[in-house]
Amino acid sequence: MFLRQLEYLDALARERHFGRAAKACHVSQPALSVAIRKLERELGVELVHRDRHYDDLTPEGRKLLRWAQQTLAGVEGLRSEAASLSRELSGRLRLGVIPTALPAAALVAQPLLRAHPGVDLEIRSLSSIEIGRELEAHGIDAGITYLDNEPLGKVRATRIYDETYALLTADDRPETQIAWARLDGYPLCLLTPEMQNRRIIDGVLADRGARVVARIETNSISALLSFARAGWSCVVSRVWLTLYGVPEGMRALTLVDPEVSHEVGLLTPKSDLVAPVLRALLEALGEVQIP
Amino acid sequence: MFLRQLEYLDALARERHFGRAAKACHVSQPALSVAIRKLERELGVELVHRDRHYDDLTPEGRKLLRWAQQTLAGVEGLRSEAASLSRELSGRLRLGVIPTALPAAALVAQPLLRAHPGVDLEIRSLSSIEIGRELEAHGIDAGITYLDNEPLGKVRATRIYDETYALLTADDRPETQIAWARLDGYPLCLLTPEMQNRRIIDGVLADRGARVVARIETNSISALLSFARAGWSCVVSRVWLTLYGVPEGMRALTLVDPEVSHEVGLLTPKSDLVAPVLRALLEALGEVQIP
DNA sequence: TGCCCTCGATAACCCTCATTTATCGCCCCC
DNA sequence: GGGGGCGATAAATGAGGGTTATCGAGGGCA
Repeated sequence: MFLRQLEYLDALARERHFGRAAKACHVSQPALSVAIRKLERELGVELVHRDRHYDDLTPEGRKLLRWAQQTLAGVEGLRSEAASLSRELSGRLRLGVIPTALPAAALVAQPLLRAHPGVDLEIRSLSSIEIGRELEAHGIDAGITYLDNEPLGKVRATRIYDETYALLTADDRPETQIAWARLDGYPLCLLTPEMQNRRIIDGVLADRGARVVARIETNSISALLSFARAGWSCVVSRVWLTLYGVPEGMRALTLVDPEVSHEVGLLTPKSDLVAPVLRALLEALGEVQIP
Repeated sequence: MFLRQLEYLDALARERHFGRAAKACHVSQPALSVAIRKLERELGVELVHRDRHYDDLTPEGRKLLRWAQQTLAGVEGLRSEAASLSRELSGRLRLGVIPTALPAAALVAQPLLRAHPGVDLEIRSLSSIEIGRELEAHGIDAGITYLDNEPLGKVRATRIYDETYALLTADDRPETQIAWARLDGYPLCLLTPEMQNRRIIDGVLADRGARVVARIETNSISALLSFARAGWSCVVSRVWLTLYGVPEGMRALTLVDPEVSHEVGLLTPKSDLVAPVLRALLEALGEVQIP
């Protein structure tokens, strides 16, 4: 058995296409096809359903894929550990981040990047479910998401900051804060309902008996912030404001009664062996201070 | 990088000798030497200290060895998972057991072996510290030891039975139990002091202010039991008696005041991926009933 | 229905590279 | 000082993974 074969299997599962998988592995299509077939022969298990085209992994293939990924993660760890031992720390840190926390990604990564010029970063916007999935499949090294109801079984959680909420508005009020209940029937620009940040907001408002009027909905933070700049009222996370500031002519009112806060943090694989980049990230995390 | 190279490194660390390591891998000595050297070249790290003979792994080598072992464990998991998917469950289960629990090993393994004729078993008598070490190094699949003060961080613990204690004696007493304090100054046959079972006994006796007189000490359960058969008084674990019975002409008195009991259980690596033999063992464990 | 295009399998050749055998150099120990 | 153990080196070899070229089967479309 070759490590290459495991990489091929992983790529095939990812690309769902022999040709693309081969390209991703920088080999010819026959090379990959033959290698997969030999792997099947050696293991005595059919890995891939093919009815002339790629169909899907077999159930056995999916089970074995997880072992293959575990193995490849070991190799990857070996390689990067070796690299960090001989030269200065380098490599690519793949980070999955829920959209709400994306604006904070730079804050989190900044100390790491400053301390280790050789380290590259890859930020992928993912849902919290996808983050869990990708962590298992070793598609990302770590995830940033809400910690509230994490199973905590397979992953280690490190708190980064508490997400709190403010109302961005052009209204000319004298107060610096506003009760959630006052948003009843107020036309807002919000994230789309499938996003957790939105569900949190909806939850609080429902709890206070307030009707939600989402005049504008978007699944993009950037879009939301651009509407804010255009004068639309939004319920936003505090971190966004510390990063982008409050738009001209608008005010940020702290939302109270209740003062909602949700922990956002780093999810890392729970393993006794921690890859060097991850170690560095966790160390650097100590310096991060987000209000 | 080849899986073979990682196996070579693992073997070398185990055998501490190029020639023996090569033999263990069923290859010639130059093959292994060259492979290790290439691995060092590829990783840019010196793995082995050699002053003409094999000396030791370098500190870097030891760090990387752990990754290599993790990787190889993944491959092993892949292989056995594949085997169990296509044919009936087979493979070798390597079990580390503290001496005290060795007599119970058969009880634990019996249901597994009955359910899966293809499964082989390897029982190694190890100290609890060695069990921890070997689990990390993937030298064993699971361990049986005291659960009492396990860190519980890196391993999963499954209770098997509670170890309780009795006095084997030829004395012709009418009672069926005896207080620990009564053993003060009593000549006994006991395990050697470095063994945990003995330390437990010593602890209880010291707590009750009783002097321990170990006329005979041994680090072997078999030897201890043979002295018991010869009429010597011993403090023994209850499981031993249920297995071997009470020797002719002797009686087993339950040790009370206090009634000491210590959990003995299975330690398995804490990972989301569980090898098939281990899964089977854990399932079979449900049927085990040890008084 | 027939053409074409896509996708994966097969075939034949190549060429890298791990492995083997043979041998050397070094050190330790008698 | 010689023998033996240990690991490195050299040369020969062959197994096997990689490549290009080609085929065959569907599916879509006119």
